[in-house]
Amino acid sequence: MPEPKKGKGNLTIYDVATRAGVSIASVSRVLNGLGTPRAETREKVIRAVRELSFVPDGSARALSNGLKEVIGVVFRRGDETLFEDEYESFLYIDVINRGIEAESQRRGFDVLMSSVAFNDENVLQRVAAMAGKTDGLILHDRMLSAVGIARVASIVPVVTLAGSPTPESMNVRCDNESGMRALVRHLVVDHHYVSVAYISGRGDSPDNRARARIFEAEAAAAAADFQVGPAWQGNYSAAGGAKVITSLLDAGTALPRAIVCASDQTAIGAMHALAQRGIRVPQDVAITGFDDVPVARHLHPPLTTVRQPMQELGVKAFEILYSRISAAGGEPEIVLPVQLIVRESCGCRRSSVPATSPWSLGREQG
Amino acid sequence: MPEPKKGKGNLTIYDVATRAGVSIASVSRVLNGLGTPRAETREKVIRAVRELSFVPDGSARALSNGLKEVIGVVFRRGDETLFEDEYESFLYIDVINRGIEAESQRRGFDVLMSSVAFNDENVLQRVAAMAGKTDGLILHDRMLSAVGIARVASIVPVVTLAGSPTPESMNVRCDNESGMRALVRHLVVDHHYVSVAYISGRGDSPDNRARARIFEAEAAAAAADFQVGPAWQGNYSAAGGAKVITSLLDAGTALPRAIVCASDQTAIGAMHALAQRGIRVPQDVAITGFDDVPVARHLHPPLTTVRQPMQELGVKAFEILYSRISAAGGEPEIVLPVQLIVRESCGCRRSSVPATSPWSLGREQG
DNA sequence: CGCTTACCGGTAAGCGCTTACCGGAATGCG
DNA sequence: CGCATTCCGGTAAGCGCTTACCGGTAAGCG
Repeated sequence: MPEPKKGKGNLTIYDVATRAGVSIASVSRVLNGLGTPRAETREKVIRAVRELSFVPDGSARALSNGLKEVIGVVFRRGDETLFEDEYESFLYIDVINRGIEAESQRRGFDVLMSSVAFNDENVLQRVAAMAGKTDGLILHDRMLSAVGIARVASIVPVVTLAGSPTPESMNVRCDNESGMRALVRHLVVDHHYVSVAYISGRGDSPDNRARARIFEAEAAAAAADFQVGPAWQGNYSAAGGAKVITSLLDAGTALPRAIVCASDQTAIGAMHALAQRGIRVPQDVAITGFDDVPVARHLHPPLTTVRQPMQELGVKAFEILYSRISAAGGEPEIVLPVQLIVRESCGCRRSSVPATSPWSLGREQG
Repeated sequence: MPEPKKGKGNLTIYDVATRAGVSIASVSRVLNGLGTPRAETREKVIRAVRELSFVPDGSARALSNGLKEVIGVVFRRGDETLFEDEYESFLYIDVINRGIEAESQRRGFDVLMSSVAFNDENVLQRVAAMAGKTDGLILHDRMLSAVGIARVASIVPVVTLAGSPTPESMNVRCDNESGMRALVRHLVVDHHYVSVAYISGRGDSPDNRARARIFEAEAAAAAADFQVGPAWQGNYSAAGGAKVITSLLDAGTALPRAIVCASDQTAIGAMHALAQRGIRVPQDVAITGFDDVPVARHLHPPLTTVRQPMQELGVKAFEILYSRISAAGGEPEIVLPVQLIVRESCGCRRSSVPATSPWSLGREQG
């Protein structure tokens, strides 16, 4: 479909060599700072390069030395209706991507970004295409099945986010376990809420499974009533969170005292659904999120959540991918610490410092 | 610095050919759907490809047919301190980039994103490196000088955003003129403000120059007092806008009745500086922005501004770049219409529809 | 002053793919 | 049944670059 096109009059290393009166080998050498070209030779080449404003072709270079200096990042985006708060602000994925980009710059790599629609059927195909254009891939959560990952990983190194390492791929995630543990304890121990529920993320998400598991364990350990199950199945999106609440209410189900959401986005949706029915947060039902996306603090009430070091997640993901690309190294898994961020949606009072000044880039205490 | 690495045991088209018992030409043909390979041959190849999970190497392919199917987007980001409102939401550039990405997907292109720091000295070098890895470049505002653009454009097609076309490059921008005209008229004609000022963007920005020019012309035409000049020199950032206000106030200068800002970000900064000094917006001073970034409506008071079709800007930028890559076509310049968005910072009363429901993706009337 | 050692820098062999070109087999016709 | 016409698919020539290898010249030594 994209009409190929033979390199027209593009200039090549031969043109530079001719102009400088040297061989292409010399040009290549000074371009790469290798060998020991004599100062005079170097001069001639530099001048020719400048005069022609020559830039070596990336693909030829890549083909020749087996390194493209490009990594790919693939994530899903798209077909679910976005709530305004989501639409307008940097979400989980965006913040991570910034971290990836920043770090790859430092190493001279560029980042090929590709979002694939939720409803795209052949994700594998799209990811494979990316694999062909890059030296390594970072896949966000829920991109590929285990076999899919294995296939892609046989082509280029792969780092997954929010999953678990496989024999072929590496993984970077945050410590869901302690985050969820702290959160549930805050609700059932500190606040003495006797009934809690967990609106889950996608069923196939490892992060979600880990969070659900700890939620149940902690709630049970604290002897709190807890609800989980199909009725509480969300999908990480705000729409999903809203739908769970709405369905439950329509079915006449009594809501628990506190609802733990699999993500901040889910919490956003849940809070809106509750508001629509006139249910107050946190007086009637406490709500918590997970991630601490930038908008979380601006919700009404400000969201109590677990902060993931998102940017750091991206940085680490690139780091281990890079070490795998440039050598065989790279730890198979990295787990980053999280932090409980207590705001008001859990029932705590407003923190003494309003911290609403736009100058305050510092964040609340954990 | 990035250690090269010879392709280890990576599989190639030869492996597939061997496995399928055909020649590499046949493999290539079925992979590209060209020629008329016999069904039987096709079958054999397909099977071999699947069994090996072979993916052709992008650089070899690119080198061979002169098309990388990758475009680059370069923008500046970084060293200025971000205000919270900016930090947390999608800004001008981000929204445009989304448009670019969406459109390039449709054409099977991938996007190489690269941000360069504001304080990076050799932007040209970084951009040139990108040029080598791509089929074309989209440069955001203020990336390169005219000669810089000329140099890069001699390597790959270039589309600039918010500038003007050069003999070598194409440009996509919005209709600053009518936007600014409508805005100034709203202030001086509708609101009868007799004194106005313009906090400019970077002096080297074509968008800024166009806005400033129309601002002056319209203010003069309406016989309003207007101020411009060094004291009103901003730089598009919130910090810049705040600084202008603060300096002016510190110098004891009397503020005009209305202040037009070169961008929404500038307005954000200006509004904060005013708030800090206890000056009310819009009662004491009216403020307007330009762009209509997503947060604009959530400021206090909601910002009156000129909406640029940002996503569309990105789409168009890719479109003309693409037409230039695949043929020689491509109009040299595209100008998109803008729309005056009247909210409250100009002194208008709250619109009748609160529209604060998060469900409302629809936007206010123009 | 002749031979060894160094040092440059040129030649050419790929890197993995696409495709022009061409030869062989199969088909159609007289 | 023989020759012309098709149709497939294989061979090989690049695409622009890096780099191993090697030959030539200059420098070092006896």
